[in-house]
Amino acid sequence: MQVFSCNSDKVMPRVLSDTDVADFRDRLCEAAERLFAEHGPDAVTMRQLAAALGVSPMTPYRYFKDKDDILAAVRTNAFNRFAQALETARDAATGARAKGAAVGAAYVTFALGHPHSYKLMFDLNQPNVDKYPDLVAAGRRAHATMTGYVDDALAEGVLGGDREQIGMMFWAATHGAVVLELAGVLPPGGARKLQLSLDSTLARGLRAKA
Amino acid sequence: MQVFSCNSDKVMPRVLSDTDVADFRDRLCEAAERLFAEHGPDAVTMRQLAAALGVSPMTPYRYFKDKDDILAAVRTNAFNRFAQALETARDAATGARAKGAAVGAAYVTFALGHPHSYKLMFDLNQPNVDKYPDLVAAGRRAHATMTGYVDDALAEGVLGGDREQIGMMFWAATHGAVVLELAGVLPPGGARKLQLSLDSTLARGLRAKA
DNA sequence: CTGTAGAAACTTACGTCGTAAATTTATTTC
DNA sequence: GAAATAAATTTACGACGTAAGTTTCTACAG
Repeated sequence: MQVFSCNSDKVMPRVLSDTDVADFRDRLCEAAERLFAEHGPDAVTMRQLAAALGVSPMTPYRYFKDKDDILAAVRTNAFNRFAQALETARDAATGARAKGAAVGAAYVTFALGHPHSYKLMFDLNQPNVDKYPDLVAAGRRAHATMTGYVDDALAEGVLGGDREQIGMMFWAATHGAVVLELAGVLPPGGARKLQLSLDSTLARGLRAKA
Repeated sequence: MQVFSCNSDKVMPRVLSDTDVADFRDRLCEAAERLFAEHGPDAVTMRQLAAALGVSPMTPYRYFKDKDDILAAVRTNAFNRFAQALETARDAATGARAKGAAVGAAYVTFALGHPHSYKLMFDLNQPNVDKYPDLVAAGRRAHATMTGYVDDALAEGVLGGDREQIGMMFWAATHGAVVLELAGVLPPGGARKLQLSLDSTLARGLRAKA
């Protein structure tokens, strides 16, 4: 974050400050997100992205390694916004049952409200994720929130069973409902109803077992 | 399927029979499936596909409209094989409960046994599906089998409730479990265990409600 | 057989892509 | 101002999907 004069005996030209770099990256991600949503990532070219910022085609390469790096950054942002939405919903509710319902509702709301982001996040045919640590971290953050509220339910005795397994059950069910709507199998709004059914039916099934 | 001499007064050259065309399409789809699985559809070029069949780069265009058409054909084949696997499992079992379990197990087995096909089928970022009627039909066939066995369960009184909603619940849960494993969130084999938990928990929840 | 019409296959060519390399521009310090 | 060098631009290259043009092959007429 520091910007300082050169302390050597050499003459120094202008250097981009960290905020300059962050600003450019943010602006490019914003444009990329819009264009990706409009045409799909593959149909968007580096030249179009550069033109959207009013710079020459090669300038983005000073701020991103390559096109995959831009896609990874957009996906990372999406994951972080998604996690934030879930965390906000969880923190606003009180009581394990309410927290679970709030996170589930926020999940569906985000996914259907930002379908392109959601598709980008959970695309099954993506290039090697492991090369982008920030993306992995953002994914983990979302994961933790999606399954974390189960801890509260277990602590309150609302549910019984294996923590990880139960969290995955709710996550899998919710994600399944969402993608069925995104794939056009369910009518608009169908995912929300389906998620509510899944949530209550799973909760009932878990209580019956305990 | 007919191959006949020309009945006009004009001279006729060799014409590809319908089976010639079907053979070439099959061979190309086979190569495409292998290469798509190995490198992803975007990384496979028309030139590579042509080379895999030992023909020049433009020859495939006589049998397919363009690259998207090839991808659609591969996806259609995958859907049909998937549907067949589910149907075979359903028909081999007797009784509503057994049929449901068999279809669920076959679903997971196919998805994890042919992960690349499954990813191709349920990729969220695919080009306009509606332009490929065969693909839509194959998808519907799979859909029908995935939710159809619920009818048997309802008829036998094993479950109660809205037919479509219940079918979707099981489908969503199973698909969710599968993609969590394909995305690396679950350990190998985790999806099968998770699907079993989801299946029994949902069934219990539905029985408790009824 | 030979000639030939026309489908099938191949070759060439074009515009565009991602991006490497070379070049120009702009800014800070002397 | 002059020098130095980061930033930005311009140029260039190989590869892509595929349109257009060309050659090859085959089934019949004579």
